Amino acid sequence: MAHTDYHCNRGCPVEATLEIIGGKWKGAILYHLIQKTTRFNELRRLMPDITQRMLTKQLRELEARNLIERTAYPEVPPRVEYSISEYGRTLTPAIEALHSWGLTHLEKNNFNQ
Amino acid sequence: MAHTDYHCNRGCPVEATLEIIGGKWKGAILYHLIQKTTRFNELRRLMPDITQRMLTKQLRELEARNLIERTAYPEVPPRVEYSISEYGRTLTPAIEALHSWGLTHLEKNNFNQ
DNA sequence: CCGTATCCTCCCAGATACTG
DNA sequence: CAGTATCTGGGAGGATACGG
Repeated sequence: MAHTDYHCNRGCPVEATLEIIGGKWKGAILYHLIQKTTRFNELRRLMPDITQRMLTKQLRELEARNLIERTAYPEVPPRVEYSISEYGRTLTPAIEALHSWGLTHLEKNNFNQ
Repeated sequence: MAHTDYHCNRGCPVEATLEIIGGKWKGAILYHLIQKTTRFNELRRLMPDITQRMLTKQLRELEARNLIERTAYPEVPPRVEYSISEYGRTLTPAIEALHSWGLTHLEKNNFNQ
């Protein structure tokens, strides 16, 4: 158990990490991109409840933090692929842990309130 | 690598878990309580930026999900201790992963935008 | 197909004051 | 010490329409 005596005065690392992958969608997006490189509309299909606007916004924010990479292919019709970056892949253990816990404890449950 | 073919139609487990430990404070609170049972004001000291009102609110929500336990001792002055529950302890791997990543990648960084 | 541009709503979270 | 009670604003997130 790696329990350091980190004093946690100005926000603890857990809080900091949640600042980045928290929010309603970022964790799920990262999870999908860790599995495989995915196109924009493919992501929409995987997450039917997100709006186009929100998906774009979240992707831009993740890209700004260098957690994911965007590749646009100059084709007609346009094709844009999103993939996890080297840096983003360091989040795999965390995302996997969240996913695993959710699967075990929350599947088919209603988790509101 | 435990990659199931979970289709993730109605929100994926990552999203579900973040629904529970996400938000600005819950992860940090759980982290502290996993380390040790802690009194109310002790938590405030560990997280100087949280307001009394928010701390109470977050604690109540975690308690409602049976992730933590509240014990009030009928003393003067009053003493209330919060501890992680058996169920809450199942979150340890996830919280540890978040903490570890934050330590490695975010310490001393400004992580706004 | 892959986005922007607006507009809007709700509620999260902070500030502050008070209490058993 | 360990909480409520109000008031308030700002921003996350949604709906909808349009564009290359």
